[in-house]
Amino acid sequence: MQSQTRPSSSGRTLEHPAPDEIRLESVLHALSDPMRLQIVRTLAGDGGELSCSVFELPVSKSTTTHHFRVLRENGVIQQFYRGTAKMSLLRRGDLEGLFPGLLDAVLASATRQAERLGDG
Amino acid sequence: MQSQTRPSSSGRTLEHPAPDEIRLESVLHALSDPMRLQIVRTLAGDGGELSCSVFELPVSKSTTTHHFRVLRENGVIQQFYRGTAKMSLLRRGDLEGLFPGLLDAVLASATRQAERLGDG
DNA sequence: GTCGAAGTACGATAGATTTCGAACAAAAGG
DNA sequence: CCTTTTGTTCGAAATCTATCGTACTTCGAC
Repeated sequence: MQSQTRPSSSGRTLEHPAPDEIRLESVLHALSDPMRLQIVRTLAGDGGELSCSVFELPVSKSTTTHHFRVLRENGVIQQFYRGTAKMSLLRRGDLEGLFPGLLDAVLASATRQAERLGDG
Repeated sequence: MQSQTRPSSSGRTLEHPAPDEIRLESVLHALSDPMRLQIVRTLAGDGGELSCSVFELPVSKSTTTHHFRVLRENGVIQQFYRGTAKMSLLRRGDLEGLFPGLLDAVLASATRQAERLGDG
C-alpha cells in the first residue's frame, strides 16, 4: 500500500477539511483572533499565495505555526510546501460557495475598523 | 427627562459597550459559539425583543445567563428588564453601521448551513 | 406579606487557547 | 558534507471558556 502513495512533494502532507466539513462557527472562531484576522487580511490583500515568513507577526515562530494551523484546520486557508517555505492562500472559492458574502463582509469590516482605530 | 422611563427599571442596570467600543474580533468571537449563534438566529428571526426564557437551550440557567452576557458585553445584543423578565434584542443598527453586511452574511450563512446539515 | 417565576452571583471544574523556548527536520546551495 | 533558512514538534505555563449546582434577589400576583 505504500509503494507510491506520497502525492507530490516528499512526505510532508497537510490535512485540510473538505468543503462539506467546514463549519461556520469554526470559521468565525478562526477569524476572531486578532493575529489570525491580520494574517487573513494580508492574504486577501495580496490575492495570491504567501510564505509564512513574510508575515512579521509579533510572536514567536511556534506561535505563528499554531495560528496558521488553526486557519488551515478550520478551512480558512490552504497550505502546501514549496522548498523550505510553506505557502498559504485563502480558500476564497470554497468559503464563498458555503457562506456567500461572509468573507468579504469580514474583510471590509476589518478594513473599516482599522481605519476607524487609526491603523489603516 | 424621566417623565416616562422604562417601567420599573429600578436599580438593575446593565452595561453595554458604546458603538465605538465594539470590536470586530469580539463580535466574531461572540458569534462563534453554537449556543450563542442560535440565540442570535432566533432573535433575528423574531425581529423584536424576546425574554431569555423563551429560548429553550439545552443548558442550565446559569450557563444561559453567561451566554447572554457575552453577547451583550461584546455589543451584539441589547438587554433590559421588564418585570421579572429580561428582554434581549439584536443591535442591528449599531452593527450595520460599524460592519455593513456582516450580520446579514452571518445569518444567511447560518441558515444555509442549518439546511445543509438537515436542521432547517 | 408570602409565594412562584425569572435570573443573578458565586464558586468550582474540566477542557481550550495562546504563548513560549528548546530541540528537531527538510530543502537549497555552496 | 555542512550551513542557512524555514518551519515543526514537544512539553509547559498562564489564561480563558463553557459548564454546572446551590444559594440568593427581584418582581408580580395572590
